[in-house]
Amino acid sequence: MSISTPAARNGRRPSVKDVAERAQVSLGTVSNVLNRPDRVSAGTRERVERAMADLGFVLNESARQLRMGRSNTFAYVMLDATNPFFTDVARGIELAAEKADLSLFLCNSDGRDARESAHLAHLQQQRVDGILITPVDPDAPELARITAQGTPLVIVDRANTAGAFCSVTVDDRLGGRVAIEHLVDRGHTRVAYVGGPWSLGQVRERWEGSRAAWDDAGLAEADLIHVATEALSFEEGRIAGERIAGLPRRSRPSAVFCANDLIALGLLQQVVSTGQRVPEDLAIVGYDDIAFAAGAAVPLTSVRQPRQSLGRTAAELLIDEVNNPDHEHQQVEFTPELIARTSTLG
Amino acid sequence: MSISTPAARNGRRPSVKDVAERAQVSLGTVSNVLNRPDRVSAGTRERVERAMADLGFVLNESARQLRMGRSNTFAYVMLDATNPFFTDVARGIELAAEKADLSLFLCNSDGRDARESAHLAHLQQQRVDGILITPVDPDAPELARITAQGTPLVIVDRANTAGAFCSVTVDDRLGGRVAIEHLVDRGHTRVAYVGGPWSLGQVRERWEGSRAAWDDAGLAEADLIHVATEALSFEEGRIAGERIAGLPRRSRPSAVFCANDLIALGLLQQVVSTGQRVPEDLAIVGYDDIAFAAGAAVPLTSVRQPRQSLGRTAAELLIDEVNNPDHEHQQVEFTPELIARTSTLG
DNA sequence: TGTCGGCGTTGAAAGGTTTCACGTCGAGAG
DNA sequence: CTCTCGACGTGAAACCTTTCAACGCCGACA
Repeated sequence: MSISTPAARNGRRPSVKDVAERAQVSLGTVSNVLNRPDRVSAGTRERVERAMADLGFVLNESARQLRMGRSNTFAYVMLDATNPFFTDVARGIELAAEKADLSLFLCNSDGRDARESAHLAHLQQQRVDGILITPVDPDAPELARITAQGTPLVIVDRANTAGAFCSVTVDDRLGGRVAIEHLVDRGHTRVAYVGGPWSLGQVRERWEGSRAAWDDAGLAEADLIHVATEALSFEEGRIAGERIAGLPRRSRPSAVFCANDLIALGLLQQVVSTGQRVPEDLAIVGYDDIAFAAGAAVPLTSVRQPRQSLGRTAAELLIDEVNNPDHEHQQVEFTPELIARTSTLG
Repeated sequence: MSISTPAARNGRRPSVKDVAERAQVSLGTVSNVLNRPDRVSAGTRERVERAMADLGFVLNESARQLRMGRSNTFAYVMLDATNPFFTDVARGIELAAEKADLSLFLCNSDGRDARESAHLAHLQQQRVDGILITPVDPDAPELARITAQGTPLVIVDRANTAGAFCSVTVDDRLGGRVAIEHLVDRGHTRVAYVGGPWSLGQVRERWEGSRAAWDDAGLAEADLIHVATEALSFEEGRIAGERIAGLPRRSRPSAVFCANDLIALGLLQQVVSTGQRVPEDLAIVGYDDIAFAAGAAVPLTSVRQPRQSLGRTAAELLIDEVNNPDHEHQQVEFTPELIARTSTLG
């Protein structure tokens, strides 16, 4: 880099004042060029623009925000940025935000309370115009505090019990139900539900739907077992696979329903690698229908969620909340859909 | 929400001034409580803290930044946020940033020049302390402009031809070479390289490495063919699979080397779903060794890159560039490693 | 010739924080 | 009793932008 670059010359970045000076106009005029170019005569405008280019002027967004009180930025706090489900949701948000001329920052809470809090505090301090979040706990008082302090917040893939926020969800109980009904239809009478941690509402509700469907089918309560995992990850799926393989033959299930596809894929890999056949020895149902589900060792039956629509809708709700003075909170719920593939059909 | 929340009461958020007033102290003292609590007597500190809590005070980061000139924030502009390779890299960055008490914003350029520019401009205006980026084009003059204007920038998974930035890469030519050498060792004499768009350096260099290895093996140039894709995505892999299946029998390759795992997995799925056997009818090598590679329909041979280390190292270089006055640009290069699995071993 | 409207430009105020040179007060030393 | 010093606390300045009331100027019109 040349030593004569503007920033290198004196360590201070050029401000509108510097531009004004060089262009022989007042401060206000530079600002006009930036924000209402039509109010400025062509000659002056040109002079100012030349000065900006010469100096390498970059507008200071902090100062603008301070003055304007808004940032034209949304943020999405993801529960797990390495899970394709959430990156697809994020993409839906990004597209909607882009259309509305908003920037979007992504943050990853990694499923940890502490990291989530840190991100939220930081975003609030940054004065983002609104926050989208898939929270660790949708009823955490912290979320209410944030809206109370003036930052609108929309919950994605969860809902607040009291309906205190806009939220967009997919009916997880129904998702659990259709998965289990499918397995019951296929003749399974002993099934494991694989998922955790229990603190995640998604995990609980899919389980509740499963249990309800199981009861409705008149099957014995004890024959729907729960295999707990520490996280909704590929690796945890593999571990769960080992645990199931280790069960005494009599109590081993003939099918598993996994709380998400990452677990299902990890479990599938473990099962296949030990020479068992899917679905003959063990049928598997996943959840999310991420792109990899169809391409797995055995194409995976999964409960599909409208991932991108989820994100888009959430962003639209947030935009409304920010702009529309008589906005009212809405709880939008999508319907999941079972996609049956080889892992249960054989 | 109760109507009596601080923000609802008058539409303006409480500032240090309001806190000072309520706590009966001066402005400066509030700031001291925030930044040098030890300089404030216990009683005063307590009074100020109580006032903050009562008012629901949230520090205005824009104002602080404006005053301080730095933001304690890094940003990573990803080439494709839905590609697990990049989310793993991002995770490496995040961990290093967290350790250094920096916030990290993720942005997704989605492989598009325009989106990348928009993000960069915005980040520069936000005065982030540094930018990490996997660029569409590492030699774009825009990148040089950004550092010239005072924002340090580190390139991830690419390198600038002129060495004008710190960068962290994995030797893509070598990666291409080991992939092809492996296939040649397995006896393949007609191979397709599947990847695109050509504008991506990763795609070009893996091809160059492949070609060099192919020549070194003394095989006919015409027998290493190139099947172009529009993107490094699962879907494009599926399409490429159809194109290959559509080739006349004589010119069909016995193995493919895909520019990344997403393509390989998409292609694998297409191939398996049409009843062909892998590797007997078609051997497949991928690139990246993402977590899903091992769990695919047929466990995928792939060229492994140290994804998380890549991110961590890049972040460390950037931290040095920001803090160390006599920082010198470095080009760090990691070595890829072939992980052989069923998709080539049978 | 005097008035008026409109256009282009100006300059100061405001927005919330940090910093720093300065007060103030009380205690301990001489 | 005075002086010094440390511990606490103060208030103004600075950071950079946007906004807005006001101003100067010009041509048009009465």
